[in-house]
Amino acid sequence: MTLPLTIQAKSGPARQARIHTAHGDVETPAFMPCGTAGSVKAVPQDILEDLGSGNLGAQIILGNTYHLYLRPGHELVRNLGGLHKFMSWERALLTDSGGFQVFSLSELRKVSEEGVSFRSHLDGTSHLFTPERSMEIQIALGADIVMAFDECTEHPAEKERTRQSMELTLRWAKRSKEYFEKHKNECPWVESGHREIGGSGDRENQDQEAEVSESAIPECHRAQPGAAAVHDSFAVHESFLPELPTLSAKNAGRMGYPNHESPTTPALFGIVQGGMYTDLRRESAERTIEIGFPGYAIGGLSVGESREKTREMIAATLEMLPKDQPRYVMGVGYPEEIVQYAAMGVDMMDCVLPTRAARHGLLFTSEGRMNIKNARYAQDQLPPDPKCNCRVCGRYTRAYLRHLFVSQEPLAAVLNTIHNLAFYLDTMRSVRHAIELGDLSGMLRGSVSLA
RNA sequence: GCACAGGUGACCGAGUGGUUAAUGGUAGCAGACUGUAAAUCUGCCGCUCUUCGGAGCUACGGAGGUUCGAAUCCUCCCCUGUGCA
Repeated sequence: MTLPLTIQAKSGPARQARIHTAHGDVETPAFMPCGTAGSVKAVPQDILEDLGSGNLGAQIILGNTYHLYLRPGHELVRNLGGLHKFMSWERALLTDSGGFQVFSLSELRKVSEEGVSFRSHLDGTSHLFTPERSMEIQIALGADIVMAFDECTEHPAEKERTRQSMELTLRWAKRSKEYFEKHKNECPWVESGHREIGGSGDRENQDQEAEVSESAIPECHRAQPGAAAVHDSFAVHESFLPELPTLSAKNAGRMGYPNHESPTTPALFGIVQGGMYTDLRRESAERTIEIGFPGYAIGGLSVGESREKTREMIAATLEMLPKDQPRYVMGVGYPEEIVQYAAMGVDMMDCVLPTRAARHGLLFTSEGRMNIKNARYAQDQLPPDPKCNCRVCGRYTRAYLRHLFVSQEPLAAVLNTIHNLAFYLDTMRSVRHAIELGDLSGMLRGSVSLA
């Protein structure tokens, strides 16, 4: 089954851009693998760095405040030089605020104006998260992009309840920003004057440099509907992708990247809530923008609502968000979904799906979904996805991957995850390419289909 | 040969007169997974039909028997393990 075409215009509102961080650039639209507890489960950092076609690899991954706070503890991470150093990841990092855990650990928590008190799922001890605390932890971890502390409204939720939740998130957003602005210089790599990123620098267009903000982000080009505009905006990137040098752990972030004035402090993103009510979504967006952030996330989605609802909420919110700043939809989605959202003008997305599904034996391929544990692959000599260029598809057969999975070999999780992430990253790479060419319609229609 | 202990669905293993097609595991088959309490969870798993409510067969080593009713009690036989000759 193919997704209904929702974006008819060539590249429509889709944008291709580049986000600058102190730890390298991020080409958008981007998919960001989840590295919750300081690890993208089952995949070593050096492999993350050259995942997918062209060895561009993951340019940014997520970490999680809640998990890293509980174990090993944010102070420990700070003392060891911050999360980048701790986990040997020199590229960009985004940390989630712990807001989502407030939602997913619902039986163990209690929400108040002050914040959220909760019991650790590890040992039952009591803890309190407040916006200030979340900022303190994320700054200690040293993320390049820090997320405001929010409440992910449960679904379904009555309108009044949703409004109250939204209001709480807005008040928390304000508090998050206040604390963040005061303390962002305490981030470990700021202290050590992290300026080693950036190399030759002659490839980047001067006009764009002028737009670079001191505070991560910034330069987000809007691709107007219409090929000319798109081409104009992205002319500078014409040969960017193919020419990006392969990055290794050693030189990541040091070579190949244009010499921007790298941000010297982390950036804080606001989060739009509002449940499944478009008017609340709009209001949440407006009021979050009033507070003022260098980027905006759309949270509270993929919590059980229909895909049509998700799309509707994203569309309603995107209308309100600044066109020249990053927009990040949190927690999505399937390959066909991230393509669609990118086409709608979303710049960043993250999701546990490719990694978790991989560990459960579900592979995403150009043909749809493949449950590699199925008996029918027992003697299948083909690679998981014959059209995929990843190192797994280039080397192993379905029969072997099925054997590994059935035998519960840890390598099954490793290889499956590598493939899925490569597939996701390649999907986004293709989306960027399509935007560059000014025509996304082919991607929306064809390559990604529902199984 | 004698003495004990046993023989339960693909395997291991509960059950020792009645909601028993038979608890649990394992293996097998399939499904789910969306800011990660997830290498997790769910369903199916004797055979044949089914209007998906169910219906009918065949089953606890084999053959008889007791009983309204037996995987469960009795008899004989077969087989396995341990010990003694």
